[in-house]
Amino acid sequence: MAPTLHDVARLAGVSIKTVSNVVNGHPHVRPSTRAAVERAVAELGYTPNLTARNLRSGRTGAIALAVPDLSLSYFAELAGMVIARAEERGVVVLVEQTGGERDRERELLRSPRLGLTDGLILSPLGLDATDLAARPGAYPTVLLGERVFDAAIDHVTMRNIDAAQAATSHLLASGRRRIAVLGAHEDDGEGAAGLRLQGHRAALAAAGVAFDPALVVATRFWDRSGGADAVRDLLARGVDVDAVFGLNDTLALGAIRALQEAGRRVPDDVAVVGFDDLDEARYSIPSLTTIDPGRRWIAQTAVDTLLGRVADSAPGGPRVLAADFTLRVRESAPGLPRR
Amino acid sequence: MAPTLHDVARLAGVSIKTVSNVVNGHPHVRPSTRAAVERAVAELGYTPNLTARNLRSGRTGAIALAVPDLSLSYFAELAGMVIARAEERGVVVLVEQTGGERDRERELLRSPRLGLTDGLILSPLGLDATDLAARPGAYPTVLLGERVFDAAIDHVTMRNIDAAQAATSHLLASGRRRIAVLGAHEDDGEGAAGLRLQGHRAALAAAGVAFDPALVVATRFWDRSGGADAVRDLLARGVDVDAVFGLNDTLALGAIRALQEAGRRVPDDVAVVGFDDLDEARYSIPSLTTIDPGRRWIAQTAVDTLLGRVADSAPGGPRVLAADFTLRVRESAPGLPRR
DNA sequence: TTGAAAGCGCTAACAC
DNA sequence: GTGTTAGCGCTTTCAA
Repeated sequence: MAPTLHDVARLAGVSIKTVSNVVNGHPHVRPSTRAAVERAVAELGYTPNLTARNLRSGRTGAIALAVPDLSLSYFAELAGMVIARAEERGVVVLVEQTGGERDRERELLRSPRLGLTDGLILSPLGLDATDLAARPGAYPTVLLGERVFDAAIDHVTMRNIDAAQAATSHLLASGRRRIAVLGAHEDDGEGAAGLRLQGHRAALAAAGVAFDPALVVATRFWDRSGGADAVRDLLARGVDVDAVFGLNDTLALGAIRALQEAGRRVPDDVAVVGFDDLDEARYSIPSLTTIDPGRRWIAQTAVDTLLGRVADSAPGGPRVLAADFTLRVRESAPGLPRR
Repeated sequence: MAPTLHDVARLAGVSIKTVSNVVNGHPHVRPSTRAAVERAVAELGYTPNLTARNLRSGRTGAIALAVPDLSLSYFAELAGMVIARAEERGVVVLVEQTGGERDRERELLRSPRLGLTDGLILSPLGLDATDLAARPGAYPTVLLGERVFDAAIDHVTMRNIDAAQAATSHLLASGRRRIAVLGAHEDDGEGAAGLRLQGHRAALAAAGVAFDPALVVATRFWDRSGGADAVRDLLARGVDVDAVFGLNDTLALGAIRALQEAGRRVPDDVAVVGFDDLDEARYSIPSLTTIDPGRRWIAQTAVDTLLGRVADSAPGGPRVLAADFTLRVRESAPGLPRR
């Protein structure tokens, strides 16, 4: 059995209150007493029981992070940054995977498991505003990523429309006109896909280039095989293409793969841009021109915002915080017009 | 204030014991009583306080997973699999990042935070057997990955030596003789690097090919830039090379990148094999020949082994469990001799 | 089948 | 400065 405050108190010949004071670094303890207690702590190898402390204090010192899937690099890198920030702030992170499924996201919101944590950072894919409105009580929650709900909840988001517009404008500026878009979903007006597509169309409109629906390809998942399949589909349909905008980096990387298989040179024949600025975007061949959506800022801001709510030190209505983005120009879509 | 058992009991007109019985699905409750309690639970939106339950039961229903860094794809994919398996087994996972630093790994082993979880799955990089021997008490712990210590702890490992030998043998079979090895460390006899290098040398010896130390390159990290830098270093030194064995996939992918920058064709001029079988190994250009070390099995076995210890349903001495590996032959090092 | 009550280990009023 | 004590919300003997 692990030693308790009582054991330490008995050994040190003091009361448990005194031990508690020492353990918690309270100032008003006589040095000699403190020393005696510390000796007893060391001798017994005493470690506070955090569960008991949590029950008493109503805090757990842990937060939950729910993402679709850690095997997706975007979420893995995001999770790493959230955990790093949480560590700096002295809290630990419980990671859940939702698979991006609405049911599991919804279930999560009403799970008693949340009682194990002080708050939740949720990166939703399937959820809608109704689900969020129905969520119990005032459990501190921060929503992450692209979607913006009407629901009265803190959001930390990115500037999808503007960033996508910048990506497409970059392609247009280098002389591309037949730009395929990979990863659209049916009627996804509010999701990342819808917003980015919107930015894409805005760029086309600004440049006076007509939008051709035949260039928009839906994919089941936003992964490499989705991007590769989408390109194969386009080529099989004989669609004329001189650029590809993957709505995320893995789609774009899969696209590069399929283009090269088909004998198209990147960027000479087809330029490719992505969205996310994954670590591997710097090392792919060719390296990937992409949007850095400000992920580190998003991770840090999400943690800080959540902890502010937990501590109730950040009162006020729900906030929407949007990260700044950056276009990272690399080989797959250089800045110059094509030769 | 969240409703408690007492609130529910009062509303339903029963004792808290009865409510507890209902909530925990105990069989001996009269149906009418059960119904009354369930009505009260629903009306109040009662949710059990897990912290209190944990204090009482001494279990938390959570395990900790400590990996070096989630931005490394290998650990991200591993973490995803561990979380998925834990979910199947009804426990949640608290994820920590150690940065692979010995101090943080050591600190973790004696952290009171562990009290928040029932057990730990640790993927150590810096730790040695001394640190493990010094770890407090009988906290259930499973060690993951490549290293095997003398310490009396459960290990779930991979067959590093045999797998590396298979990788190098594959290169030798296709006629390569000047095989560079990327990612070695100084005197790392026990770590993954040391074991894999050992397998590599065994393959060379079996084929009667002399081992040339000039072909072994150390890297600071096992990441893409490490692999790219190592190759640039080799080429700058004018070392003659017809194949590269990256001791993990990211090293190999970085190597491919640097080789192509230098105008070397892969696999025609230089064949490349990796180790890990990351998701992206299937989609790189060229796709990467690599070792699948059995990661899914490792993740599942680690969780199952740990939970067995937690439940004490798996008594007996420490076990070492090694996954089966598979060589995945892809474009970067095809099976045929070079043309 | 249900109720009463003890206590998991800790914190924090409140006394002295 | 230090001790006493009452819970935090739950599970679980032990009785009834």
